[in-house]
Amino acid sequence: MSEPDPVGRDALHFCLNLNRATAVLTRHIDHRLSALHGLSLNDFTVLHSVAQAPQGKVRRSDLATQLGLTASGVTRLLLPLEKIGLITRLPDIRDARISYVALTPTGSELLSHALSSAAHISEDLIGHVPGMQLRALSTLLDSLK
Amino acid sequence: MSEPDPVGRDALHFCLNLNRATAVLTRHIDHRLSALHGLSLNDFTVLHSVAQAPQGKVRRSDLATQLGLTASGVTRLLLPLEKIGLITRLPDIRDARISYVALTPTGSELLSHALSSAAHISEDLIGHVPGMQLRALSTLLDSLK
DNA sequence: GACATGTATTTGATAGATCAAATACATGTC
DNA sequence: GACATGTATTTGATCTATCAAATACATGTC
Repeated sequence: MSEPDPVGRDALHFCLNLNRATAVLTRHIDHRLSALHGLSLNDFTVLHSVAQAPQGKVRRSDLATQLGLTASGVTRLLLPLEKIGLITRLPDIRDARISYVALTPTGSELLSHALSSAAHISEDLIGHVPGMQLRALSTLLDSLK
Repeated sequence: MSEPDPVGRDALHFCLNLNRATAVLTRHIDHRLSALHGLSLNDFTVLHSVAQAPQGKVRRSDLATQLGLTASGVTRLLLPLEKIGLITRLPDIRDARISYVALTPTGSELLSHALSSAAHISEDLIGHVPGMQLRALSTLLDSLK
């Protein structure tokens, strides 16, 4: 009994489940990061991405890709971060359309604390999942561009 | 070389990746479902959840859980769906605080088409992932409450 | 049966993100 | 070097979801 029935039904349920789980997960992280450092998950991801980047700077459009946001969403996300002095704006000498994001000393300092918090929070939320399985899902997620 | 470094760093990268991928994925689905049926992914999930429910009705708070939204978010999500006649509101005889959501014939009809679209869209987006792995990951996601 | 406490839902104010259009610049072609 | 086309970013209007507080009802206790 119980015909699971084909035609993308598994894929659909996976998507619905992903949607639900991610909403819950990011809300948790948002709350905790916000309480500890006054940062949302996306705020944190900006700082982290910039810090990881080759020259310590990223193009705004690359941030959009890394966050899964639109360019417009990035503009609005960065606005308050720049205003409170966590990030700065750097021009590109070759191409005046491009604007890089870099960390200020303050941003860098805040990140160093937030990074450890974020890691602990994540570990707390999904630490019970075996590392191998985690990496499997991670590579699956990478395939979703 | 390359020390991955412990203490929840894998967990953190997983969360960031999950956040990015889900944003992209749901935006895709939103666009396509919206073009075909005028429904967002969450709209669709509401119809689908209600249709799946035991008596064809769900409490609003249960919908919140299934969608990963807050109760307040559900209220606002359902409002237009009720207004355009896809769902109705049913009272609970025993407990006047509770309000159930049920499909109207129109909602049910729309769902029958949207369900097949949604399944195809999902298949399209993540069909390349082996089914076994999908189910494994789905159960992983279930463990995130 | 009045009262304190708890649960389900809604509401007001606000943040976060989207889209479509605008701006500003770059690049190739004639 | 003017022009059509394309890319990076920002802006205006709008939508979605949040939080905190309010409402409405239920339940246990005294």
